[in-house]
Amino acid sequence: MIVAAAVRLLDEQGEAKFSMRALAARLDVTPMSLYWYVADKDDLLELALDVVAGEMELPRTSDGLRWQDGLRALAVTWRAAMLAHPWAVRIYNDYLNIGPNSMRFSARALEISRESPLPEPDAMAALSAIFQYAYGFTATEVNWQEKAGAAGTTTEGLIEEITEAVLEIPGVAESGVVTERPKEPEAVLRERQFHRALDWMLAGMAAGVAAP
Amino acid sequence: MIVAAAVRLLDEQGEAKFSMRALAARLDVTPMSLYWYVADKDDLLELALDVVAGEMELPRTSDGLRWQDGLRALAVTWRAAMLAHPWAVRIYNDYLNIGPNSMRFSARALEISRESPLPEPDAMAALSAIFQYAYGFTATEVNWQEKAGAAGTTTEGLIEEITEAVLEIPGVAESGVVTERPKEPEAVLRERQFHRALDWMLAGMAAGVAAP
DNA sequence: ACCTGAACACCGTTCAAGT
DNA sequence: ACCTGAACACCGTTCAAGT
Repeated sequence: MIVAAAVRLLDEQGEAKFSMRALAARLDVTPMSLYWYVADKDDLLELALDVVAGEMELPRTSDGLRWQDGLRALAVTWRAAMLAHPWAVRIYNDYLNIGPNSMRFSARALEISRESPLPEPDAMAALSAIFQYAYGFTATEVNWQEKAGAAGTTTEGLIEEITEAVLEIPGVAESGVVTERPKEPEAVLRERQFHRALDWMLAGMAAGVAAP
Repeated sequence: MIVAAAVRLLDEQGEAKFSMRALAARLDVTPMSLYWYVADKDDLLELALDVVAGEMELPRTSDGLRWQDGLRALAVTWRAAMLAHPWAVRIYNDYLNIGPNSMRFSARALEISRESPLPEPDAMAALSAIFQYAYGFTATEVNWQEKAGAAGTTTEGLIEEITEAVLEIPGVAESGVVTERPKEPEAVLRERQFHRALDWMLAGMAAGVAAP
């Protein structure tokens, strides 16, 4: 199917290099033949995004799980799907995400948020907060990986290089903007930071904060 | 100056319609003359982003302010600058943001995060978390506004339309995915949600959470 | 030092036409 | 029902040339 081919090409080449013409070439057809299956490029990308949504696991509701763990599981599976298809996070906000898989995921997310003791409007706000954070974290993460990939190095290597370059700028070394990097591998650190922020948010929600 | 003109054009037309050729036309020169001042389009956009960073207020350190209020102020001024230049949030992650204004802002952000009682690595993680959330929230917010603008309506109107359309899909009405909208104006609600999530994160940080 | 013209290698998409 | 060819209105950028 044409959408599957689009996903494959996006995975291989990234969003920047993806084009209707490139996809057509890959399928050995004229660019215009794609338009028989799909209204336009936006339409195709929207369908591709729903394929990614289809890879997100639906955490079970209740069954002994605390609501905090449910919300965390939503964020974790969402991020995992996005990391598997880095182009998806880049275009995520450009579309409404109302395809069948996206809707299924949203429905489950709502169910889970309602298991919290928070009053309805807060439960919604909590869910939004979790996803906005997950989106921000993952988008940043993916961009670093892509920049590193383009520069032919790893995220760690790139940070190293930039740190050195930035230190050359007069005044920067003394300003303290550049901090010691922890010695742990980047991936471990990232994972911990992602969960650390979720810890904070979930703890704040559980405490039923009004204003700090 | 050419960067100022770029910012103005981006503000007026948005990122999608912005091009080197369009900017050149606006300045009554050939597209190629721009390349005397700027290496390429990326270079120009990076400079434009630093102009936006220059509009962010630097919250004062200490002087009686609690560190929580400092972190909140950082998020608030960052979001305000981005809302004033919606194109900026769209391209924010594509660049390193190491221009002078960006660096000044980062330096102040670090100072503020260090006023918290958190141990150094946690203080860094806290700062990242705040900005990743602010980025996710603002990116989502801006995208809704742009989609609404393109459809010739407001964010509220667009949500209304989409809700109705989605309810037409068989099975959706019963699924409970579509929720009651609060009766408050959208802008007020958004503002509250932004701060609500900050409340949660800051409360969690202050509580020095290890794992919930 | 500053700007131009012509050209190259790309885009997404329309429209009329083919099988 | 499915695909093509030619064309249109765009991009960013190189390169050699002008003043």
